[in-house]
Amino acid sequence: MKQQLESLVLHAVDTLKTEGVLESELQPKITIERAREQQHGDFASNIALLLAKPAKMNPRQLAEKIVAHLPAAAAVIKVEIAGPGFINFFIDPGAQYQVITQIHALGQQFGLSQVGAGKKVQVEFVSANPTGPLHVGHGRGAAYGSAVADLLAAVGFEVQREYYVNDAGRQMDILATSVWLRYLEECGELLTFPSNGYRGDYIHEIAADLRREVDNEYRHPIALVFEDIPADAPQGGDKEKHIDALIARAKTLLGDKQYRAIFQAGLKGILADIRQDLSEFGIEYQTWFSERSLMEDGSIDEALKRLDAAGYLYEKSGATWFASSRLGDEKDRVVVRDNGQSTYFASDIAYHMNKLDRGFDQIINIWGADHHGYIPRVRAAMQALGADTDKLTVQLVQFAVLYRGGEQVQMSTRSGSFVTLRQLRNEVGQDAARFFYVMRKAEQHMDFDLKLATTKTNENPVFYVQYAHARVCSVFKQLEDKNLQRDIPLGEQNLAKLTEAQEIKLVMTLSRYPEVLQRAALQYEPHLLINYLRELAADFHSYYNAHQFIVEDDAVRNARLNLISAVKQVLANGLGLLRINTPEAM
RNA sequence: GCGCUUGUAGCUCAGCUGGAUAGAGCAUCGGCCUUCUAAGCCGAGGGUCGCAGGUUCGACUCCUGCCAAGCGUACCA
Repeated sequence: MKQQLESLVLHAVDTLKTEGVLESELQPKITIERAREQQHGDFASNIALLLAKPAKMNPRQLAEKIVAHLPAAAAVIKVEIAGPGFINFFIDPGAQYQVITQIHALGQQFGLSQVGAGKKVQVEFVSANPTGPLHVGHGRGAAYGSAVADLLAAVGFEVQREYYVNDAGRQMDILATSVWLRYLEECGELLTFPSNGYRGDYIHEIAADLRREVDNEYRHPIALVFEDIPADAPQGGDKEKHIDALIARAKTLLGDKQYRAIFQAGLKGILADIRQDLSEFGIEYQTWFSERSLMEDGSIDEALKRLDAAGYLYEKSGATWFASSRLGDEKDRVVVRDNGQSTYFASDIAYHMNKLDRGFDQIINIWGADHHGYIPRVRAAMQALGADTDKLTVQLVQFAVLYRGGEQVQMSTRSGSFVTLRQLRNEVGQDAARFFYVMRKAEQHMDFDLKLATTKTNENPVFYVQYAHARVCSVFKQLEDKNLQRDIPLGEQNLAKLTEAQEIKLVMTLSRYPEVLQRAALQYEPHLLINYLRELAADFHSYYNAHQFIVEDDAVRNARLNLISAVKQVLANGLGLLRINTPEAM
C-alpha cells in the first residue's frame, strides 16, 4: 500500500516537472508514513513541505498542485491537505481487510520478503574466549545476534552465523596449564593452584576426563613442576610471572605433543559446553572459525605482507607496527611483538581479510560494548587492505545488569553467585530469557530483572504476548465445544462487517507486520519486532474484552473468527522468528 | 586528557531515521468476572525530552558548548 502511494506521488511530481512547475533536476525522496492520528487519515506524505523551498512556493499551494495531479486509485477514497502542507491519504477499509485473507493464504510465510535476495551476509556473534562457560553478559549478545541473523534471513538474505574461536594466545595457555595442574591433583599430587589460573569446576571435570583417558602418562613430580618457579602473588610474588613460568615449565616437561593434547582437551571440553549451551538457547552456527587456523595456514603472514606492500607497516623498537593512525585510528598498533609473536590484532586483521575474501556483501560483527575502542583499528586495517569499509558493520551490545527484585545481583566468579547463561536460562526459562534480552535496543544499557522475568502476571511482557495467542486458541476450542463449524469463505465475504473500532485498529496493526519485520531486519533492531508484538497483543486483548467473537450471527461470527485467527498467525510468526514458544493454553 | 555509548513520567524503556497534541509497562488511585482464560480490560493523575545556544516553516531527533553515568584508551586476548 505504501509503495502504491509512493508511486502515485512520484507520478504527480513527475507531471509537475514536465509542466515546469518543478525543476527537473529535483530528485526528492518520496516518503509515505503511516499517520499517527486517525484524523490524519491512514497515510501521510510531507513531500510538499520538502519541495516548497526549492520550488519557491508556499507548501500548501504546492500540495494542492500535487494532489491535483495524483492519478486515481481504487483504494484511495479521500486525499486531504492538512496543517502546514501534509498530504493525508484515506484508504478504503475494504482494501485494508484484504490483509486478513492474505495472512490466511500465506500462513507462516506472511511477513517474509525478498528485499535481501541475492545478498550474502555474515553475522558473527558471541565469540567468547573458550576459557569457561558463557555468562549472562554473553547471553545478550547471543540472543541479539541470533535475532538479527534470523530477521535478515526472514527478509531474504543468505545468512551465515559464525563464532570466532580464540583458540590461540596466552589465555589458552593459562587454560591448558590449569587443566594440567588439576590433572596432577587427580593423580594424587598436592600443589598450590596459581592465583591467576582458571579455578572453575569445569576445569576439574576436564582434568578428571583426561586422567581417565591417559592415566598417569602426563604426570611429573610436583617438586620438578614448581622448581625455581617465581613466587605467586599471595606469597609476595607476581601472579603474571608465576603463571608464565608454569606455562613454560609445562611445555618443557610435557613436550610439544603432550602439551598440545592437554591444550586440545581443555579447548574441546569448553567448546562443547558452549556449543550445547547455545544450542539449548536455540542458536546454531554454520561455522566455528578457528583463530589458530589463521596462523597455521599462513593467513597472518599473508595479511601482514599485504599491509606491508601497501606501505602501512614499519619497525620500531624491535616490533612491527601498523600505521593505523593514518587511517583514522588514534594511534599506531603493534602487529608483531619484539619477541616475534604476532598480536591478537594481527589475527583479527587476517580474520577480516578472510571474511572479505569469502565474498560477503555485508559483514556484521556483534561485539560487547567494551570492545568499542577496537573498531577504528579494524576499519583501518580493512581500508589498508583496499576493502570497502562500508561492508563492515559493528553492532555494540551493552552490558546487562542483573537484578532480583530491587537488588542488584553481583556477578563475580569468586562469590559463585549468578553468573552463567545456563543458570539464567534455568531460572527464568528460555522464552523469558530471549524476550528480555532482545526487548531493549542493543546499545541501551539494560536492567534485567530476574524476578520480573519469572512472574506470571501482567508485569511480565512475555506472558502478555503469549497469553494473547493462547486466548485465540481458547476461543477456537470453545467453538468446538459448542459444536460450531468455522466457515472461512463466509467469513471472508463478510469482512466488511468488522466495523468496531477495535477491529479496525487490529486490521491496521496486522497490515503493518511486514513493514516492521523489514525495518527490524535492515536496521538490526529486533526490539522493534518485540514492541510490535506487544502492541498487537494489546490490541487483541482490548478487542477480546470489548466484544464477543462467538455470536449468533453467522456472518459476523465467521468474519471475527477470521480476524482473530489472523492475529494468532501473526503472533506465531513473530514469536517463532524470535524462537519464543507460542503456547495453545496457559 | 581524549574517544565511544547513554541521559525522555517516581521506576524500566519506546519514539518509524526532521513532522501534526511526546507514548507504553510497572508503581499510585478509581472501576469491570452468572457470557469465549481477570497472566485480561476501561479510566485518572504523572513531562522544562540532562542544561544552554544554533540550524528551519517545524527539533526528543541535526550542529556546537557544557553537565552527569557507563565503557574504553596494552608489544592482553
